[in-house]
Amino acid sequence: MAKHDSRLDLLFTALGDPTRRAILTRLAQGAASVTELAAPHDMALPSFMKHLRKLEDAGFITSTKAGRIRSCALSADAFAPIETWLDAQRALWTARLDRHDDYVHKLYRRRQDETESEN
Amino acid sequence: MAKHDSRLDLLFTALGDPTRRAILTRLAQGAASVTELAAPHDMALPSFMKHLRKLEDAGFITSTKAGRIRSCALSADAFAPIETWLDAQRALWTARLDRHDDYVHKLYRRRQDETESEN
DNA sequence: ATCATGCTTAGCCATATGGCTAAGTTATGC
DNA sequence: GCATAACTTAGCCATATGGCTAAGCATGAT
Repeated sequence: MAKHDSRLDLLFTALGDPTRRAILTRLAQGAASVTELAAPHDMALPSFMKHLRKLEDAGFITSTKAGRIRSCALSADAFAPIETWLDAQRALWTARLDRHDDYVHKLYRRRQDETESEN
Repeated sequence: MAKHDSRLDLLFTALGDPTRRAILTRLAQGAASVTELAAPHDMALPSFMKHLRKLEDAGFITSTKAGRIRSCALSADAFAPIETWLDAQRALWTARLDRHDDYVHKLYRRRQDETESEN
């Protein structure tokens, strides 16, 4: 299906799951080990690890292994691409609204001119 | 799996597909009919309609049918919930960084005090 | 040396997703 | 009124996703 998964695809779909969003929220407050992260989630470890994997694939988190403990941390700026996309989207939208305002405004003025010329 | 799909789930997963993001980008510039929207996408209509359906389920777009033509438009504020989530996320993150700065700062001062008392 | 801890790998399962074709249905246009 | 345009419905297919168990493998504690 999605054959080469653009960055945005990975980012947005990673956010499209409550478990993964919860992980990010937790990590926003500081790094943690896999078992620490998993604790609040009623889920077998391997299932949980798949979520971590997706977050890491998306670039939201990084992890390093020290001894038998893997420590996960939010990667700074991971949200940048999606913020950028959202900004662009908003820009288009407001530009369009402005044009629309403009159009309405012109209509209004034309209407006024016509009304005036009637007098 | 996801049994009752929270709003954010719908919103983010809807954005996790290039076709759907393209549709939103197109719609940001103004309303359009289904066939107009579908034109740039090399895809059978029913497949394309599924994407529209997801966008509508998520609340990103609204559509109304006039005669045989269904017209789609971006719904204002559709992005609000995800902006809110992102803001909250950012808030946590920066709060944590601040605390960290604070910690480093205290460490630094303590170190200075110790150094001074050595003299 | 042995045992528990903390992952990790492998593999299974059900459902969801994203694509398709074929066959409706409902206006419009001629 | 008949064809065409613009969806719409139904159903099929392959792959992805999100969960599981069972077993493996290092590392740390005793």
